[in-house]
Amino acid sequence: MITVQMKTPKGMRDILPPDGELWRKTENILALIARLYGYREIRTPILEYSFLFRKGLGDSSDVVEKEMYEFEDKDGSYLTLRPEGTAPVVRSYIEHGMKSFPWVRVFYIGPMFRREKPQKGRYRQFHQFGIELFGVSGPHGDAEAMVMLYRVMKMFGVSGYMSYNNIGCPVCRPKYIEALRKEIERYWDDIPEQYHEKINRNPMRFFDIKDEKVAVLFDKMPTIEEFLCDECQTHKQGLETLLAKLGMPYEKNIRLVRGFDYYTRTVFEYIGEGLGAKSAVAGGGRYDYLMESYGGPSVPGVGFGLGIERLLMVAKMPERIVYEPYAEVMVVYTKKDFMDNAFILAESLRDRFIAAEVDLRGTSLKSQMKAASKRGYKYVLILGDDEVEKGMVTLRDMNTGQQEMYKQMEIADIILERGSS
RNA sequence: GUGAGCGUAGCUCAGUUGGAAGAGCGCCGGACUGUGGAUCCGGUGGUCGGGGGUUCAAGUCCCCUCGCUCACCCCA
Repeated sequence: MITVQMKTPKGMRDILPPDGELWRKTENILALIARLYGYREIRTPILEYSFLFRKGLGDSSDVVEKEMYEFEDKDGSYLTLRPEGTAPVVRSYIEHGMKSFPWVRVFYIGPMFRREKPQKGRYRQFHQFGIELFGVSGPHGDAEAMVMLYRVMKMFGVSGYMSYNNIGCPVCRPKYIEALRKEIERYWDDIPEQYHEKINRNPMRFFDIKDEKVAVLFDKMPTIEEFLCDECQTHKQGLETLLAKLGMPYEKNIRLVRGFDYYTRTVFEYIGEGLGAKSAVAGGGRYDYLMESYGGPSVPGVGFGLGIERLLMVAKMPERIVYEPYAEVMVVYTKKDFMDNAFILAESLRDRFIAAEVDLRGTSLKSQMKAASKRGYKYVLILGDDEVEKGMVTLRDMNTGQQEMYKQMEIADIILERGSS
């Protein structure tokens, strides 16, 4: 006879009052920040066909290897409780033909499941907030994800730092992996056997091993930087100059790798203080080939996921907060050179809780106006030669068609005045 | 689980007695070299759910199968 225990399963827990309210508040703030960047909410099922994660996350990931809650359904199909949020969103993008949108910005909040050994800040059912941006191949997309994550950390008063790396692409990474594999082999006997299989599956996971015996070898290894192809180099440079322009602090970590195979080029993590060694609050990166690896269209993506349990461990809840943006605008540019200006102006508006979306594809003004109209923006801010030269910006009312130039420094106040009336 | 109906482009659908896969909307571009919605023009987009069969020829007929919707059953 089985004794029914009045107890949550291992690694799972109840959220009791008053924490329930704390969670709701936290989720609302996260949703607000996402909306400040023009991200809209998506909800996908908690169960997906196992194929989705096996194919997407890759065989070398520990998650797929040994942590998935997977079972055979009564009809013989295999289902998995989602261990992460990106693959389901990509599945949804393909299934619903979202390629017909010029770009897609979505965020999600919900439970994820991994059958790990529970520890502090590590549960079998945990909760993630995440964002995905599809359709932007340039470094501005990466910058947006990183800047948004940084804003979340500022908003919640989390001290820590952004760790960042570029891990190359299918063109250049294989060459690096070969060189790395060769070098690792020279020290093969010094590496405890328990790690051998992991390294064989994906040599880059070597840097993920948290073991003194292995860590001392890190410095002897070649770095990905020397192997990056021209395209990855350009992308990396573009991102780094943009982050510098934005004044966003980060620490380059040439050994940062992530647990999923789908990442290309940019990867990043936010390491929070007080979470113990190498415990990231959030992490993400670019995944330009995940979509087509599923047989979908060739659409680039970038995003991050954030552990809410971990966030709550290190967060100081903001006292006063709004849950809706005060206004929503789209910032457009007359030529690609001004995309940085638009990006930076939008960032400053978000400080004032004005949602500001930017078309990061670098397309024509006409195309951006069309997108703004389609998305229902009441106000569009235009940056062109005249405006940039004078430090001004044109405010266009999309309903009346009237437009006027204002100082960039004053534009937030003007939008707030207009928006509230 | 039982029964019925429906599966054709991203969406809504048309497709005649079996005879060259279409329309509207959307998306991209142009007319309009810094301006959306209107109009016109061009372009993109399809394993006709999948497999098998009949036939010179199948989106169309037959068989199997998968999926979706609705009703019933059950249920938050």
